[in-house]
Amino acid sequence: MISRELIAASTEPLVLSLLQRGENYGYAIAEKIRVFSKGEIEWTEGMLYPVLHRLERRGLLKSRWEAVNGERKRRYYSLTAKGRESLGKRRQEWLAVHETLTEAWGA
Amino acid sequence: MISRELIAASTEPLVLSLLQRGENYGYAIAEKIRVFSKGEIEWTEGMLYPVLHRLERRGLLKSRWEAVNGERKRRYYSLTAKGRESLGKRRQEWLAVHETLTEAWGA
DNA sequence: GTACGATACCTAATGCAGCTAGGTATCGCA
DNA sequence: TGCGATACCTAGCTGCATTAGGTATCGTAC
Repeated sequence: MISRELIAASTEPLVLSLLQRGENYGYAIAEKIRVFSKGEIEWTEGMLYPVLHRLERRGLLKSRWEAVNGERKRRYYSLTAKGRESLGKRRQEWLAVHETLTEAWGA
Repeated sequence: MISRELIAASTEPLVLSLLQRGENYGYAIAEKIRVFSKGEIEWTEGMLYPVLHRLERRGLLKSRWEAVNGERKRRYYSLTAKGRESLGKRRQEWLAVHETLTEAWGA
């Protein structure tokens, strides 16, 4: 089980990273995270959808609805320029903290 | 500037890591973090003290007051067995998420 | 001798994010 | 017809950082 705070810190970078590889929809994003993390990270839907809405409201993502005949409509998200920029910043931040922690764990 | 969520995720592991090296008091802990992070992580006192109180309430830390003559009284914190155990778990969690992120950033 | 900055501790109010626990809807299979 | 998987959504709760204060001691500069 990953702590609530660590989930909070990694959610946005993970969503942005996945979408950098191409557009995708909520349910599939959650699935991919499960695979990437080898089951360590379990996102509930009640947490994922608000995150996607928030990121879109902030202009980091944009979305479009797609209805394949006979299937449940899906909302596909993709990165905006602002989203790509944000991803870079988040990555830098993470690495800075990671180095600090590594040093603190130390010898 | 490190994001609020990343601060939240790293605070407890950092405090626990520093105290594993020996007991220390709040003000000095904040200073050490500044050094370890090369100035990237800036903890306000309004955030540090509640964290220490919370960790003590949860039994991860214990504290004692020390008054050197003529100096402001200091509250020294140290790890409990539970605190050491928690540090190990937090470290594992962090590394799992770090690996996931690294993979997501990918090639 | 007093004003100020550094040291050292503390707390209340606010805002934001995940978590819990619900709900709707479509499809395929038993 | 009922159930599990897929796919989306939201309201209320809780926990944590942030903001913005406060108290107290000491040394130094004016």
